[in-house]
Amino acid sequence: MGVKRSQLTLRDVAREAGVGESTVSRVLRNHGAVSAETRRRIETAVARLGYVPNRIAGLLASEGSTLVAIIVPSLTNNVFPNVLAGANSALDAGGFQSVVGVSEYQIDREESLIRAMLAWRPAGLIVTGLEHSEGAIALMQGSGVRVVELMDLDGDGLDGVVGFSTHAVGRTSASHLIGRGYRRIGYVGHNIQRDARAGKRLAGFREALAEGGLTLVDSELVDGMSSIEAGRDALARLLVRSPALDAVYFSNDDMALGGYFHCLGQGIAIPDRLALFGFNGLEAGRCLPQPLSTIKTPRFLIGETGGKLVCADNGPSRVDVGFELIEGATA
Amino acid sequence: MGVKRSQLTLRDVAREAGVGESTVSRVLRNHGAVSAETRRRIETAVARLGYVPNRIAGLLASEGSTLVAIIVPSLTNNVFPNVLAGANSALDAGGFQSVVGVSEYQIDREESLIRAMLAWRPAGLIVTGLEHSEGAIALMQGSGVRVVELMDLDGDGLDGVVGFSTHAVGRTSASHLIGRGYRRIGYVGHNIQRDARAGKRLAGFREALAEGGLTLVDSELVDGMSSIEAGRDALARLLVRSPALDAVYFSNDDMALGGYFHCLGQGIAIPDRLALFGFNGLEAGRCLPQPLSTIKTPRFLIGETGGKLVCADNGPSRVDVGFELIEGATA
DNA sequence: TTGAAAGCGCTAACAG
DNA sequence: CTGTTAGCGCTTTCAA
Repeated sequence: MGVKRSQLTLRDVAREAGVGESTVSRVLRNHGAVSAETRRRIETAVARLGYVPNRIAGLLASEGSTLVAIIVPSLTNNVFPNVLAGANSALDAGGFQSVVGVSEYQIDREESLIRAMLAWRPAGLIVTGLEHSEGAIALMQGSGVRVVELMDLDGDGLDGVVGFSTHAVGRTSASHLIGRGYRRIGYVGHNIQRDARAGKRLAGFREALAEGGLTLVDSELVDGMSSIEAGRDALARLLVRSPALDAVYFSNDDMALGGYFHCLGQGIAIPDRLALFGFNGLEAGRCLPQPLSTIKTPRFLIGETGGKLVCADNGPSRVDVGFELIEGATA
Repeated sequence: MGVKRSQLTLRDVAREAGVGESTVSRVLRNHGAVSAETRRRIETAVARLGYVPNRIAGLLASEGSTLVAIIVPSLTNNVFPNVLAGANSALDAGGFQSVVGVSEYQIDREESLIRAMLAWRPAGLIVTGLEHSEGAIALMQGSGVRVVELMDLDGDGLDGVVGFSTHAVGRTSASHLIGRGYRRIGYVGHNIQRDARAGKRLAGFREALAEGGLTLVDSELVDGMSSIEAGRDALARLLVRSPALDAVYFSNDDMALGGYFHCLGQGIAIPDRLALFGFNGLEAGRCLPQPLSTIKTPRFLIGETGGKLVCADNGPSRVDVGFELIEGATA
């Protein structure tokens, strides 16, 4: 199915301007010498006809794609939109266009998205994280296109990698809480089977806790993906079970925001009675009456750097953009 | 590793399987009769070679696009991601693929996005709102593709339109506040030059206020687009100027959330000292200790219906999906 | 500076 | 059921 319509082609423009097709192509791509007079005639014809070039045909003929495929796991908070904005800015500058796919944190959906995107013969592929299905890895390696993996530095990349150490984020978070004197620490998180980076953060967190002679007192995991509501309800359940906790580490700011709202509603004093710590440094957390203590990630920069890497195309590279501890007022 | 191999083509698969190209094409598209044995051989060859079909070539040859271009103004809250999710769900079901562009609420950027998307010869075009530049309208009308405009019903559409009356949203919001006894009402909003629908809501709001014998006591407008921070700071400024306000209407939930946080930080009792009213019905507002009073919009449904309209392709249509008043606890 | 012609990889008749 | 053969609309030599 689809449209079946006769549309204007280069030939129509050429006829209208009384020149050959290749000449029209030259002025359209602004490439190759064309006399001022001829160019003017062609531009007039293009405008009069309202001709829009057919990129499909153009790409097929030139074998040189200006498409870059980007696959992100989600769009439900600002994290990946920020990354996309960064990537777009770099890609635009390099003359590339992006096509984005959303995997919903499903690894098999990622694979089928990669397959679908590769069918567009993109110049490059930007994916999220280092964990992929075997099939996806085979596809990416076999495709011959430049691949850039974003967000995580803990592991081996296929080609380009831009991010920060997810493990270190967890460690830094734990150290902060320990340094502040919290000892009875709990965790509220979402599905770490699907979100591998959340799992890595937790592992780093536990590791630093252990080095401080502590262990996680209790934790509450929700089945689905992170959300404010999930964080709120999960914290409520956790506190019923373990009312003596003095701090809770959340899998991200959405979850932490929910926890914050729970405390607000229940009159639980933050951070004296309970401290909260998140991850990402989103706007909402920053705007709370007590700014959320969290780790801020340079999301735009990650996308932008990834986009540049795809454009540059000079060998494998690994860029650590780091992250920043936001002290906030909740921990 | 990293060596760019020449891309496989149908011909390679055909040779490998010992059949003709068109037969391979038939099994790949699952269209036309092919013997089980031949199909098996071809599938084996495809798998062994790791062949990924070239959609560029496929589209050019079949002259029937399965692409649908979607242009949204923003991705910074959940509104448009929700719409996109709905659209994707309908488009997937209809065998279409979406390509999305973000206009950042800039009307000229929308036009250039439309031009760029049209170059992909999509089967349909889904845009946001009824306000477009003249150039954009000419492009869309001249393209011959099905166009669906989402979110707003107040005005004339080019072809398909799915949404609700933005004007009515404003009226309903005002009626609610009046009905609750609020009389000294202010407004906090973002740039309505760029966000035409926010302007229409405000117009409806003012209209209903006037019918109730009231006028807006004061209003605070920020230059840029809506954000939590902008809402927080703008409410602060508004209250300095007009401390006697008893209710504030916000241009959307993001702004209202900021206002809520401001009140929380300043110890301003909600709704007794000051009532707050938003627009959209986002998750964050729902999860506050006092759920935000707002208008909930059926965003997924709008996207989904728009997607179906593009697939169906049967004449202009106009679908009113309505909206819902959420009483909440802030007004 | 310009035009003619040969593809790009695939689909879609049309034969066989 | 399967192969052959034209294109799809553009880019890109190669001559002129």
